[in-house]
Amino acid sequence: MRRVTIKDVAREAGVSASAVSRVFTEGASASLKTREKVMAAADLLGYRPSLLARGLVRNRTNLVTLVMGRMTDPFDALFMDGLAEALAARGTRLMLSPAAAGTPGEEGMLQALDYQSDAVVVSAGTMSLAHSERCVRAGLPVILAGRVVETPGVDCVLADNHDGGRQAAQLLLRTGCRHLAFLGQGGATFSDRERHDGFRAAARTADHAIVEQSVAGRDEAAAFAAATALLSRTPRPDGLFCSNDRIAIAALEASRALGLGVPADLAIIGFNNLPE
Amino acid sequence: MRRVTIKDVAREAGVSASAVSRVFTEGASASLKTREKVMAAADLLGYRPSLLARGLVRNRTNLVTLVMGRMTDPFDALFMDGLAEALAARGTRLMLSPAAAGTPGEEGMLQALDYQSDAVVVSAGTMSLAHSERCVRAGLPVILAGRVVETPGVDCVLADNHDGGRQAAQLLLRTGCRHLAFLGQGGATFSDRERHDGFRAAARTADHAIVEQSVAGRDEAAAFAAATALLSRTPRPDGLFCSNDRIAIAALEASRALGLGVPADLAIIGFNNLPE
DNA sequence: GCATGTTTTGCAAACGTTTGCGATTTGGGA
DNA sequence: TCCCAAATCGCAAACGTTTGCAAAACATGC
Repeated sequence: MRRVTIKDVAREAGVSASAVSRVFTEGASASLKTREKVMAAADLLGYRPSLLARGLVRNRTNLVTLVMGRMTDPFDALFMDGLAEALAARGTRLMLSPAAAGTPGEEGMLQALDYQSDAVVVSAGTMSLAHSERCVRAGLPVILAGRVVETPGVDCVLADNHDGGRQAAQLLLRTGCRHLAFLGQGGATFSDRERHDGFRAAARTADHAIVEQSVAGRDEAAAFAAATALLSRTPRPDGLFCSNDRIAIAALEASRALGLGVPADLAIIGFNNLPE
Repeated sequence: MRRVTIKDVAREAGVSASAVSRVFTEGASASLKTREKVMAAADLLGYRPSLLARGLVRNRTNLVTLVMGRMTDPFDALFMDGLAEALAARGTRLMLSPAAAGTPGEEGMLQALDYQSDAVVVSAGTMSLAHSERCVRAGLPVILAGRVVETPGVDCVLADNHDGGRQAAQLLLRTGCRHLAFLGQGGATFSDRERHDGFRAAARTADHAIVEQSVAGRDEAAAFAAATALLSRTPRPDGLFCSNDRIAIAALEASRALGLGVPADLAIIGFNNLPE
């Protein structure tokens, strides 16, 4: 019932604890003979090194903290999944720090410090970065996903949203659309603004006016309503760019409800490439 | 740059390290005076206790490991999200151990041991539990989500799938459906089998024959194809129970594609209550 | 003021590792 | 056989906490 420690293995194998440790840390020198003895003893006893103790002395835990908002968008799940799997392949585990509904959630970054995480990645699009400075001061790398920020020491990783918007506009125009439209979140997130800007800029260059509509609220119903309103205008848009795939799906539903054929009457593009 | 430790706070406050520790562990005795001094010093220095060190000596880490498959179903994301948030409210963090595509993934449970997790919950529906016994022997609680298993020492938490299936059948019959149908995963998961059984049993009791069809593969396209096949039979089913909401959504699409009105021509029930 | 009982406090030993350093072994050559 | 360098090994001190134990401080009632 007591945890089997490095000393147990050492005793069983007839070597010192250091020897066992060295066998289990790659790149350390240990003779073939002790390596075998230690391995045999470890297997017999079912030894696994305590990553807590190791982390304490090495000051490296192989832990990464993900600060995230509620996972309402499937894209977030996809992102988290990919991150967790990529880290796991490197032998690192992902720890979740949900920015709960009511709470500020900025605390999450500090909790990363508590566990001596090797890094913290923030994917909560709207969260304040009040404590990021303190983290970088403590030597904890901070990575911001899907947003750009000027704070020195924090890295940002994101899609080229502006160019994505541009490409969407060009593709729609090339397809022969005459009335472009944009359906977004009203600038609620950084990505939304960028995608909108890129789309609008490209349309303007082509000397093409676009109509716009924003989704109020975050659920499918709101998106459906906004799409319905947008598609009921005259002249009716025939090329629609949605700021993310959830909105695009709702727009698809709305166009079906209005009796519009896709792509016959209307072309729709969404940003995310979700499996759905 | 060096981490600020309990000793730094002790020196600053003019007390011993134990005193600081006791101030930070609730339920320990510390006089008001030292409590104030310690708090002041801690704030000044920006001290946060190392949860690694604490976990090492207390043998309790406030960590829970979640062993999960790839999060293809939004229900999994919902589950994980709820779990993470509920734990966070208790001051416990969730660690992810993804059972990656190729690998066996049963390793995940052992990794929970490496980090001295307080518990491990397994949500990967299909994974082998080869190492569960070893975990319970080590005193690590194992919780299985969405599946029942006979192994002593592992707890299971799941919905009443059988009764859910029964209720679905009864509701469809009460609504006036004449030809019930079931669309599931061919018994691929425990939940699928149970829901199917419950549905079939209730239908049989009502002296009602049902037709069935299974989804091959896990993506939306497969579900769409299976639903299309099912709805093309004669006589055409007018009451459809889908083993989960993703399949139900695909069935909804398929019925639209076939020109069937829902609920005019056909009633559809899914199991999950996803926001979608 | 004293005796007594209750808090509060500091010391030191844990918890399970890693790692620098000096000592010991090993493996070849001459 | 002997010598030297290189590889391996064990000791002990760290890493940052908690906690049993005994001493010290404090409160209480006479």
